[in-house]
Amino acid sequence: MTQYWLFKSEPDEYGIDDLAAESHGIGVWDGIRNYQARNLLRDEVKEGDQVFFYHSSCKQVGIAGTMQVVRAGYPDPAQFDQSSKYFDSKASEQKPRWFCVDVRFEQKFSRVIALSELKELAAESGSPLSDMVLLNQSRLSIQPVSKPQWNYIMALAQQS
DNA sequence: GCCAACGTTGGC
DNA sequence: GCCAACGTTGGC
Repeated sequence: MTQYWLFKSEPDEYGIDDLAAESHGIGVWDGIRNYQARNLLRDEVKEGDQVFFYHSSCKQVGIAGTMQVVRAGYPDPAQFDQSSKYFDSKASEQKPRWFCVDVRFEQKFSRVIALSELKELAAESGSPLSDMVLLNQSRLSIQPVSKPQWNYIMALAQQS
């Protein structure tokens, strides 16, 4: 069963255009160093799942497009790489601490669905966005999206 | 650059 | 296990 997620990234570091420019549009979603997010990557995110690409800490904060998970959780190689800023001396190949997934670019929306717009829509009565994790636990960088939320936002992205 | 919210660390 | 201090995230 397909599940839905929202992954955050700072576009100055790695934005949706960077993913689209990768070979076959496939990139590694690594560098996640938060236990709650790690647990989701390790245990819950599955191949075939659909993901919103969210741009944080930038001019246009919001959802920029979609991607698909093409490889489920595996140990993040960066934790073993001494030259990486994501190196973790307490992690070992036998006992990896951090996990990553592979994703494939799917589509870039014709406009960024702004966080402010999502907040406004969430305030409407009966909105499927009212309990969206993004609006209630905003710091989590890997977060679940419900199917109604996914469909609602996809419909929003189709209108110009 | 500010600051609120929240996660992590470490002494006890 | 509590909690103060500190660090990070992320919107504005």
